[in-house]
Amino acid sequence: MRALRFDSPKVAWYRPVVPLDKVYDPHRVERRWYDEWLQRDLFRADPRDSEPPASKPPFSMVIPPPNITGSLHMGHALNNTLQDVLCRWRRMTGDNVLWVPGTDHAGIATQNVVERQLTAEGIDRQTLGREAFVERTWQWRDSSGGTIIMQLKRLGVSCDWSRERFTMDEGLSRAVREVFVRLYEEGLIYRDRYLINWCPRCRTALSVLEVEHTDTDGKLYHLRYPLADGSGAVEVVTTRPETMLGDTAVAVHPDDERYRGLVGRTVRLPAIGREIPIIADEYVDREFGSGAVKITPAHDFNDFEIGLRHKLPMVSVMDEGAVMTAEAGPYAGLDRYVARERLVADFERDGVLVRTEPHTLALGRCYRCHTPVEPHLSVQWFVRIAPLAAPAIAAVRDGRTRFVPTHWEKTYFSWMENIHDWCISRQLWWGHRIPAWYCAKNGHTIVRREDPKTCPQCGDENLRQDPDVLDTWFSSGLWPFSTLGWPEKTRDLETWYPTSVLVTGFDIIFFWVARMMMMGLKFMGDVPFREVYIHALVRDQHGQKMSKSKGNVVDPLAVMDTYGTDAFRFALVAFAAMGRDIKLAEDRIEGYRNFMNKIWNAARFVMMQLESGPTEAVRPVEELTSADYAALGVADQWILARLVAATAEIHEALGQYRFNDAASRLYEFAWHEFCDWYLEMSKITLAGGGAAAAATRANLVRVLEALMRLLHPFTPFITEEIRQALPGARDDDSIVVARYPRAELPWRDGASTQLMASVEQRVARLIGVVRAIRNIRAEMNLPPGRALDAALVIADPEARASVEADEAILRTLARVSGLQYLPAGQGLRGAATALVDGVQVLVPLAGLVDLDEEIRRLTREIGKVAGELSGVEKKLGNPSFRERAPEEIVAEQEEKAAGLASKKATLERSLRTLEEARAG
RNA sequence: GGUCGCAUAGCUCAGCUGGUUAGAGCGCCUGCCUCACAUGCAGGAGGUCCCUGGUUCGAGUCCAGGUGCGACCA
Repeated sequence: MRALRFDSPKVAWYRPVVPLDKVYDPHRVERRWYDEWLQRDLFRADPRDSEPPASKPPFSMVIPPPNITGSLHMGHALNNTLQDVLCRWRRMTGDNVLWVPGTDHAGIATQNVVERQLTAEGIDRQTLGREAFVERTWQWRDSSGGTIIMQLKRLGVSCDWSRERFTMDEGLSRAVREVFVRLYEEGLIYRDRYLINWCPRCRTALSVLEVEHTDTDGKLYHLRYPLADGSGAVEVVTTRPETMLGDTAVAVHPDDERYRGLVGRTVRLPAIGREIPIIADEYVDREFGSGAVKITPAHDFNDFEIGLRHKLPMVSVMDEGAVMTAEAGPYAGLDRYVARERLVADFERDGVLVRTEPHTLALGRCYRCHTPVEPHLSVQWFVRIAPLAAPAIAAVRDGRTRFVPTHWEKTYFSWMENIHDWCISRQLWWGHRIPAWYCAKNGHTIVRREDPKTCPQCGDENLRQDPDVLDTWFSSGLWPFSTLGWPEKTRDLETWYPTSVLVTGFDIIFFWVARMMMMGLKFMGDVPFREVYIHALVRDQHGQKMSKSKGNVVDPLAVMDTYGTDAFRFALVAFAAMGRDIKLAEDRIEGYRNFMNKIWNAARFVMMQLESGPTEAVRPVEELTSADYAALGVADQWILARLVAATAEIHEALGQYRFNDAASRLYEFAWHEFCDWYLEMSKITLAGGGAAAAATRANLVRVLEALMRLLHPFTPFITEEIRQALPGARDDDSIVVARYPRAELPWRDGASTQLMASVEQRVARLIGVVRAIRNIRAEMNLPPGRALDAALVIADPEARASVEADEAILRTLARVSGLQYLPAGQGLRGAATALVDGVQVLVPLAGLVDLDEEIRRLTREIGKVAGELSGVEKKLGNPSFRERAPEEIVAEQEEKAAGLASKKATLERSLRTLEEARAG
């Protein structure tokens, strides 16, 4: 097959040679086109040589930054495909699109990775030292931290890579410091000794959010604490017996009759003999256990509150590695779980343990390493969150930021309204170092934008910087404006803040979305995004969350290898119904692989036609005139009308984030309307040759080209490949920056709109008749190769005229040779009958098949019609329906009833004819 | 324990503000290698829309209760 020639070969812009193989090979084109797009800088927002950005409406998004330790998983793939669809669509509709990519430094996760490497080399982090460790982590980031970015590129995302950011790069670090200092100066950041969640493995504080609670089987231990005066004992229950070493009180409910006399007395702690008071507090649940609870303020959050209320001492019995401290007396030096075993054994021996019972508890674990966390008393930095949360709640309440689907706003509110101060210090080395210094002499705290040399209060030079770093989410919270250059007043910020939409999963609404809202409002004075589109989570085919430990992870890269990126992307979009989980079904991805192949072959077909004769100059669909449209053949007119309809629906769907609707409309149009009907109809005109064929050849190209643009946001690679191969393609014209088809075409005046409507009706009727004949052929087991004779009865003259005009199409697609038109009311002896759209189709069966077959088929058909008719009649027979239903609904039903009745009558007449024929 | 979500064909799922006898893909059945495509073409079968009650002229769709599953929070 000869390749088509194109002009301007001077630019080395990959030129596809179509038609090619019968089977589309995605790998042949994907990587190459991505490189071409990058070389052309097509994703760059506001490129150097463009018109001023003010002339185009801004559209911006920031990518949810993946961890540098991560590799692409299904969640990323879905998230970024949806963002890319939006970006490519908006870019093609003419917006000034900015999509900011980047990664976050993932403090704990990254430090863990590097520490594991060091351990493997036999190096200890402490011996290496902080500076060398951080240096080493940067090295790791430079060599391995870009993996996920490469993988995103493989997905085809159209981010502006010239603006790629990293949470630890210089600009973003400056933003972090600025925010910290300003919040500190306003009293919104403070440092205090407090009970926080602690991961003994990562040896760092965690925020409330970074603790995952999982139901775990445990035991409830009933312990007997003797009264100090020896007059009896109090029974308490606990799930963590080792914490009893830090008990500083026993609490009962003030109204609990059982313990009334005991409040104010003391018990003696078993094992260590400390005397602690019995106090009364309303927090105690009388129903739970014995109604008396041990209070361990340094190891339990509720107890901590009680401890503060009652000014109890706080005794820490575990250190940073969850090893028992000197306070634990004889148990000092033991791991927390070893200590538990020992204590329980000792209690059993000493009669302290009354009994144990099985108990399910929500055990908190570190979200990074899944080690059970331990509440730990320590000095940490906190953000006073309530003053920040209030405006963030208000902004969603009054619609300045809108969640899609709306019901996620409830989730957002419920968290924001019960928010706790945010512990932001982490005992790590990898991250933004807290900009606070302590003066060694007088203990002053200095919080500064620039590293101080001396203490401004006492002039002392001996300053020590706080060793901790900030929570990674602290920097992620600034992402929508720090990436645009804040705290500088940049043109990017001015142009693109607030961003248009944030696309993300619901699992990080608290972690990230809420914090960006608070920070954006605080520091930019406006919301960070106008809309938040929350998409579903990708699960496996059984609805289970994918996780490495379950081994049910499907690797998106493997999927792309098998089916191609375009098919994978299309599948993700088609799955992306709002507010639902996505169960990944592989056979559907295969189905969309087939779809890509279908499109490929449609393109091959179009290209092949171009070799069979001259083609008119191909003007894109936008450049037709009303008169051009009127001059086209019926099939050409029809497919353009369908194109316009599909285009309108796709815009509508994308505008409402109904991605799956857009995808299925595209699928329907491309496969069933364009391929199944239009291409088949076009073959007839093409075979006729002459000017009509030339016009159709041009229209084939025209519609295919528009279809490529419609599809491009979803399947960027194949659409570029095909469109580049079409006649009229120019080297400097990438589909990436082509205009997206619009339903409001310049040539759509009154005349063409009316013509479109009538053509749609006309072809719908024609298709109905073809289908009816095919149905009869299949049901009667008539050989598909043999042409049939058929007769049509069409009462309406206009309908008859249109069918006659399109007779050639009908004959070819239905394989009909002899065709006659009979006057109304006249039947044929021994013919199969179907009724469609006012057309009675008769296929003489005499000599072809057993008439009984058709009698059975017809009887079935009559049964169906009768059933439907009786339903409608029942409705119409109901007086209150006529009274209360809107007029147009009643009229509709009446019309329907009439239609069904006449259909039924006609079919019954045919049946009688058949029966007579059979009788002889 | 609290909050939210889900239940539709054998499977995976659509079905927006209530109004044709509920749709798609895959699978299944029948027939076709028809000159773009067998990753295809044509045709077909298949559903008590979880249960009960209510609102309504009319409910897969709205409301209440129940059952089952899931998620989040405590």
